[in-house]
Amino acid sequence: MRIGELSKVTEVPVPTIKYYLREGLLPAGELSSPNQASYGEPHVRRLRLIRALVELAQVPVAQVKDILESLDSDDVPLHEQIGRAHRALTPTRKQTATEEARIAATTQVTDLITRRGWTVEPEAPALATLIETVAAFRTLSQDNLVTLLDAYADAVDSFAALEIEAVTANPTRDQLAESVVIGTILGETLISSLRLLAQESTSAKHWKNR
Amino acid sequence: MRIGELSKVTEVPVPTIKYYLREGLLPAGELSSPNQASYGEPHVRRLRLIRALVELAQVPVAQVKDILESLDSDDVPLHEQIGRAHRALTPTRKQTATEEARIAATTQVTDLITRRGWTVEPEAPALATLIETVAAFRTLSQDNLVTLLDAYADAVDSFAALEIEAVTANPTRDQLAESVVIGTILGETLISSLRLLAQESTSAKHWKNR
DNA sequence: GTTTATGGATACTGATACTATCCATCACAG
DNA sequence: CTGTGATGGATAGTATCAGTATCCATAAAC
Repeated sequence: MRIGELSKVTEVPVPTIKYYLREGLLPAGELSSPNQASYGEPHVRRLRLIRALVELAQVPVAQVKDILESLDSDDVPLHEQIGRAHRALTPTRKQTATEEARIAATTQVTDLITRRGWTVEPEAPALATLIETVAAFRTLSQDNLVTLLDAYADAVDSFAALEIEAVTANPTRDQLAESVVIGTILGETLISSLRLLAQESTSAKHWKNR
Repeated sequence: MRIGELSKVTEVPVPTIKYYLREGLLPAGELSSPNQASYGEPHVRRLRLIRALVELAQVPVAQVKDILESLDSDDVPLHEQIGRAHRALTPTRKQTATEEARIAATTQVTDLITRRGWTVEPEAPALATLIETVAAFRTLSQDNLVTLLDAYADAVDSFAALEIEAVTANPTRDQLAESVVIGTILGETLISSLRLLAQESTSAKHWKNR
């Protein structure tokens, strides 16, 4: 398969494929001559994965590269794999809340983690975001919404357990790692759009009038 | 309060505040002379809200403008308010899955909605994303993860109910609308970071070895 | 044997979210 | 009442990101 056909089956424009090749997201095809390379099924799969991460999950190209590199090297432990996926989903964010709200939020989140017995590194990328978000709720005087934290945590805890179960059905380490990454990242998009649909429905029933 | 002080208390640079003024995200201060305006507490609150949406929730500035405009006009129905928040969270995404996966996904999602008795408009922004995401899971041969859809839907359904409860504690329509918007948008960031923490913890316990 | 496609390199583009610079006031310290 | 610094408003410039476009020499297809 040459680049034109690869483009046709994946519906990704040729210049974009070339761009991914340049950026090292997609491995080069096998060269038969200086300007003829052939691509195979793995390229199709990889390209679809790239597009799902970039288009659907809105993961920056540079992070996708990082994730794919760790998927390709089989000496990256699964836990680190997940760490990279998490970093792809949590950009470093500036602080938006007030100092006092942040202090209160830190306590609240720390308590939550202790109470649930979660094992979380203090440098976990999501930790700072969670604290900042709780602090933002407080700063914006939405303390009432913060009371839902435990309910959210319950749900999210059960997600993690279910996902592990679903994902460990995969026999090989490669497939497992890929599942974990896809589940982590696309799972986010899935849950998000599901939540919006549930909200839309509830809102339609509740406030059709106001 | 003049712009310098506004900048100091919110920690937003003056040029950025000017930019938000230009873009119409922040209402102009009251002019006492052609080059003296004074800002008040509402400006502080509004600016913090803008920063939370832009920095924390990564909502594009143009969408924030749209949301704030509808918050400010009291003739936008609450359901439409939510619709705008949803649109801010669901960029139009290109299709990344195969045609057959999309067909299967459409059926699956439609069934889910019917089964749960959700009221969803066919043009709901999240619907296309959900279908495309399910289709992506299938295309990437992660069908096993798709079986979790119902579990996710359960959780998400209960979120919506809880959120309504938490939010309707607000007496005035203005506060209610603001709560709904903040809850919808920052709630997403909250759930996301919580989920990542739960995963991190579960992953640490499960795969510390591999 | 001419038209079309390809690999590889380099340059350009459009969108987004700011930053920087100017300038004519304005406020206020001395 | 004058000099210093901040301000409002306008316009221009910048950085980053994710592609697009263009070239060219070569290879493939008809």
